Amino acid sequence: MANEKKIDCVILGLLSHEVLTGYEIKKRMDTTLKYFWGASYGSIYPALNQLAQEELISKYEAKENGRDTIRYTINNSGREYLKQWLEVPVTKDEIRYETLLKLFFGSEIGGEKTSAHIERFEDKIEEELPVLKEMAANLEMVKGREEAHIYYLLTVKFGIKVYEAYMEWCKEAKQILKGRE
Amino acid sequence: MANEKKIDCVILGLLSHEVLTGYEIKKRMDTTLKYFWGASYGSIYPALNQLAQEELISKYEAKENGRDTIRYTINNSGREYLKQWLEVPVTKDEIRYETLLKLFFGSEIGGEKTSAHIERFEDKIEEELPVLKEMAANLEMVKGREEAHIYYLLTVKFGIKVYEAYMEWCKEAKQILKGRE
DNA sequence: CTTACCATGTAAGGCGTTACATGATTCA
DNA sequence: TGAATCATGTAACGCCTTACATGGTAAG
Repeated sequence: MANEKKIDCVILGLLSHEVLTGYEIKKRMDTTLKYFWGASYGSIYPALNQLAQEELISKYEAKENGRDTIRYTINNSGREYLKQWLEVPVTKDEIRYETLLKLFFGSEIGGEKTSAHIERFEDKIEEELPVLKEMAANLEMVKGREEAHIYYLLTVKFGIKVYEAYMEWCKEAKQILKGRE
Repeated sequence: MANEKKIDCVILGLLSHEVLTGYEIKKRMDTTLKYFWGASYGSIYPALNQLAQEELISKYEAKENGRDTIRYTINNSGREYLKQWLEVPVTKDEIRYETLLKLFFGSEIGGEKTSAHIERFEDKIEEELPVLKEMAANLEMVKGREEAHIYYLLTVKFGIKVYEAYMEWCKEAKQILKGRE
């Protein structure tokens, strides 16, 4: 029970909330989970097939709006597996900020060019922050309805807190670099 | 010039500051860079050999305190390579927070067990925050001496800002979960 | 004398992305 | 009619970690 593949756990988690297609799972990754996790089709589809083979999830092929689709549902064994993983303490949270890396070696290219990296970072955050805030507002309204909403809200609140810290840091960092010119 | 291996860039960056052994590079990763990057011996040593073969860095074998060591220095071509990479805009900052993932699916195991994840996360941050603050204090004192210090300080300040945001969020999150019991 | 640290590396295997391949439907 | 979106998948390849393998030195 030590080395679960993360992609399996994410998929099981998403299927524990809803019945989904592979395509929809990818969409969840790119919207809801994007602030702390990601995955590509190249890992999602093979994982779905493998999970189905192990009977942790079930496959339902159908024609929806003339399109061939495959919907997946979670089985009891899959829910068990998910629960067990959820109870194991986290071993590794990882960050790989290329921006910080480029910043760290900034003396090679100087303050102006380094500030440009900070600004691009800032722009991205500034763009995404309102999206997160809207998510939070929507969740605040419906949070009583479903148990899962509150947990979703917590992750969104995490995103907001962190993004706001990023914004503050960007301003400070640019100021410090400007003062040195 | 699009697809540089990150490990190469990190190594070149570290060698642009100091002459180092592979072992020392690993130590830098585990202390200075650990807040936004990581690497293992299994990627460091092969990368060093490859970079030496491409003559971006130079190898100096010696006996230090009776130990066989290999010191690496950066070459002009290596410094050029590093600079070029530093000027390219960042394409991907990635986060993989297993803690957030487990939180997101928290409804499966309930508020109490989810709070335990938050507390472990909090403990780790609480432990590392003073280390960062000390780093910052030390850097503030010596920052006039070397150009590179200021950039290093910026990354440390980033760490502090973010970690403080984490702490605030942890308190809030635990409160929210407690209110639901 | 034994534990921790210094020091260098390899091999196997896992995990995941990118790019490719295909084809239907919806919307402008 | 063409672009965007829905929908599923594979193959090649790259990158990295884990575990293993080895041996010297410093400190208690």
